[in-house]
Amino acid sequence: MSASIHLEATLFSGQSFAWTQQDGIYQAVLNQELVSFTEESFHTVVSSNPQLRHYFDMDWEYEKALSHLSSLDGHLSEAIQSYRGIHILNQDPWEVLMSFLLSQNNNIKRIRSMYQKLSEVYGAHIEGPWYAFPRPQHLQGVTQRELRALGMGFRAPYLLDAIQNHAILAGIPLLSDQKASEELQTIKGVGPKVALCILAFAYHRQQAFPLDTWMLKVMKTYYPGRDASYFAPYAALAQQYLFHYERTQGGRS
DNA sequence: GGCCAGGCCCCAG
DNA sequence: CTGGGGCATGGC
Repeated sequence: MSASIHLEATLFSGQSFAWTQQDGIYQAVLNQELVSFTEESFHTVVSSNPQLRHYFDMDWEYEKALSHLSSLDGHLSEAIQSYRGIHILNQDPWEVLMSFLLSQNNNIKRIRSMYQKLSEVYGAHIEGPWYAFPRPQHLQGVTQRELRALGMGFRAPYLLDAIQNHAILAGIPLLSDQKASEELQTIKGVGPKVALCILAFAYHRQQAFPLDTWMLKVMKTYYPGRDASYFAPYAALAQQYLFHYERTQGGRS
């Protein structure tokens, strides 16, 4: 059993936009159900629930991966020391697809608020202020005008194309990384970077190494001339540490 | 109040 | 194949 998961760094490092944290309570709707826990109750809540165990990826080889990555270089080792316990979640592919369509030329705060907006307007009501993220069938018939009125901006047509072609997602597990990426990119608004985020955060492909503006800066500064292969076979996990570290303290005075 | 954000589309060369 | 403008919006 792996040591400890770093809940805050895992849930707020830009791989999921479903979570809130207030007064020490983490909450989100998963599988049409409200999930709540604190740092103290997390293990009790999760260990008795196989679906949550899988969602939080509690049985993967994090010890082995971190031991390897820490040996690579000082910068990565520092990022790992700072946030040891980041897990890569096994999220629903549909929600990850939609989330990262929203992500382009956008910031994490606003991605989260747009995700919540779609949930409140089109998703099933769960309880109190909580809504599930809408399934594709809940979004049939939605128009571009509606989506733009909700503030989705130029991403509206991309969301519509994803709604029409969501069936692509079911076939992704059968494909190689390369073929899977090409298949995802047949959806409008999905380019190389968004495809890699989907492969990493929904399909747990460890070779996926998405490069956004932050990661481009990291690579230029600390890893000139290198690429994902340097971090193999744990590129996705390395990327998540480097991304989060850069956005929080790394490089800041 | 301008700059920037987990980019991509589209069109020129 | 590569480069660069345009794109909606709001947080800061």
